Amino acid sequence: MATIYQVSELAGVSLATVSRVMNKNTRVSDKTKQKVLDAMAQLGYKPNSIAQSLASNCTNSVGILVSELHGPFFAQMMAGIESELRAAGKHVIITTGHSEEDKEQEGIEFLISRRCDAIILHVEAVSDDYLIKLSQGSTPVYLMSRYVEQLKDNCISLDNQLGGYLATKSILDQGHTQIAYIAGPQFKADAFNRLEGHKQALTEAGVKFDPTLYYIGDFNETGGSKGLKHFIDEKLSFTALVCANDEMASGAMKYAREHGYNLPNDLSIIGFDNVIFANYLYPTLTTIDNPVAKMGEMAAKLVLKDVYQNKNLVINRFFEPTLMQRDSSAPLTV
Amino acid sequence: MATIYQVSELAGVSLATVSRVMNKNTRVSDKTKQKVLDAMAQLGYKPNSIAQSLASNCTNSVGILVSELHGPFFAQMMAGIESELRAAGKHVIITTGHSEEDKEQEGIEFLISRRCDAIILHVEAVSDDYLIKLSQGSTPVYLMSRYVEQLKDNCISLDNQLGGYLATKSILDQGHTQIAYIAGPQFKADAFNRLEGHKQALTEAGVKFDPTLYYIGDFNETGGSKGLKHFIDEKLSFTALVCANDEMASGAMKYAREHGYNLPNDLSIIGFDNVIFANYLYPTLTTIDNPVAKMGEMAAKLVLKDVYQNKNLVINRFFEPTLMQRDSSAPLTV
DNA sequence: AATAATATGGCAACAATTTATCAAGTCTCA
DNA sequence: TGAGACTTGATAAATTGTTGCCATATTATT
Repeated sequence: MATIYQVSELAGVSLATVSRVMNKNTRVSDKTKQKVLDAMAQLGYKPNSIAQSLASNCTNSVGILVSELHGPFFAQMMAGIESELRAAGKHVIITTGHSEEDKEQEGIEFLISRRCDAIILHVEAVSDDYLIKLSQGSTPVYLMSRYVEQLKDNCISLDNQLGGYLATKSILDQGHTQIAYIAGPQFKADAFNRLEGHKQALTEAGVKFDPTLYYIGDFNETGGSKGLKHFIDEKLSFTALVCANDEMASGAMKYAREHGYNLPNDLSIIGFDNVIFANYLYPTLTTIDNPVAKMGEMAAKLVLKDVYQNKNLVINRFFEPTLMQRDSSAPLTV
Repeated sequence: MATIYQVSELAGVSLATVSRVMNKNTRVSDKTKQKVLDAMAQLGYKPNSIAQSLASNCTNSVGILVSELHGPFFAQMMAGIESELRAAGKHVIITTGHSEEDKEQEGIEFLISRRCDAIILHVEAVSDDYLIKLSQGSTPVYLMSRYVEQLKDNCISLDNQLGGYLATKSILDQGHTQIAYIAGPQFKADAFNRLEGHKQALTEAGVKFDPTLYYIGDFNETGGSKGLKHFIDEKLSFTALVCANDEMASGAMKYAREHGYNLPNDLSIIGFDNVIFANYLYPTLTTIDNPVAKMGEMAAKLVLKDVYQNKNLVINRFFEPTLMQRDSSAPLTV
């Protein structure tokens, strides 16, 4: 591959001039500039980004850590981040943490050792203290879907409690009062906050939270089917089921159908996230829209603004979920 | 951040010795080694991977180009690649091509300019000739789900024709003869080959391919619903619908249900890919399993073997799809 | 034409490592 | 005790850029 030396030689200019042409910070006459550009084209010169990184101490790469690479939720998030950064000539280095503390930490170390200019994390297992300490290091840290007071300027977060509230309120508004709830793992902040919102809506409506109609799932399909099975096996009485995410809702829907339930007449089900396939389930899944792709874009914009001095970007750190009323939930019929 | 100089100073050994400890190619006495390791630990030294890359001409990064970041298909593929590479201390740089020729080329250039040690491509719009020329460059190129004869050693491919054949055969075996087909964009090799398999199965069964029962979709949900709408609007008679992927099948299923079809009694539907949510649709989607995660792992292994001299890895370049019989297709009832 | 402004050259230092070489020192074992 | 093997030091060159400095050359302005 051609180097800057070969370009300078072919163009008959000095090394410094080639650099000036590339970095656009000093004036270069049009004539000279053209000579250099021609030489570059002729040699097929591409600056070696590794050498640039070493010399300029800027790798133009942003590390991303997500829980899993598969799964529609993270896919949308990454798509949002990547498209925004890519347009700015930055690239993403992606790794996974599997919601386990040691793997998340290992992934973070990995990204830092790669000298990413910033890292965007969707971490669940690692503690707030760890994150605060991490932020004191030299690599800027941004958090997705997690709010840490001390790092609030670097958090892009969703009002999960509001989402949980909206979900349950929509069910209450349809006349249901016997409401089962399948939560996500409670160490995950969003799962916890969604449950808080659920309780808030119940309280507001004067309905008591029934601990027997509460099950902690794993955020996967199986969590939903197991949860519903549990409620049915216990012969509990309920007319609606609120799930803390769409995967669990789809698992529950499948289990319900297989056990003779007519949805939504026999049971109203509501999910959370508005994952792509929610609209293709049968019945179409009522859910809470989680604007995760937009949040991903915003995280990228925040990095572009803070780290890459892209001044005039407007940042919004808080996103609100909205209800997507579809066919899996319906007014209570007596 | 600490450098190798500081480590050598603190450990009281020479620079060369520190390098020897890190690169394990020359013997170093245990005592000296320990001194160096202690110094590293004390300083929190992490080798600067950028400088390593420049000096060793190896970036330990593998570029991946997929069509889209969202979508369950690519998610599984990337998950397969990433987990395998990550375990070997390599990382992935991901970008997207959106199935458009110029964007795919731009993405490839981008990855190469980043000096990836290898690139794994899932490209659809770019020509075979381009890929052949690309392979003559200095960056090794690997292709996912695309077979190019001249690059066969670098292709990880699925027998899409067999898959198409299996899908249609399973429908024929259930007694259907009026079979509609929603294809994917025909410039995509896998879409083309699936159709070939479809025709092969028809021919074998003595059923004529009916061009009026043929629609080209876009591989998204809307392609499926539009395709089925087209067939219905044309008042065509058919008892089964074969779709070239699961997204289109799910779109078709939704459209069918909304128009009063009782699935699978009124219409058998089969998809392709066995995407995660296929099993959560209603009825559960009969489909062709596409072992894309395994193929991703294998692509990673191939890179590890070829590029990173990881000798004893067993490589399998060809994968076979299998039928997943579920509830969306059923024997023809007269 | 003199002065000022701009453009360019040439050089050197620097970024953090790898790799190679040679010499010198230390140890082992017969 | 001495030969040979092993270990380490010291140094240098290479990787491909960036950045800054100052001197010189070229062009523009008045």
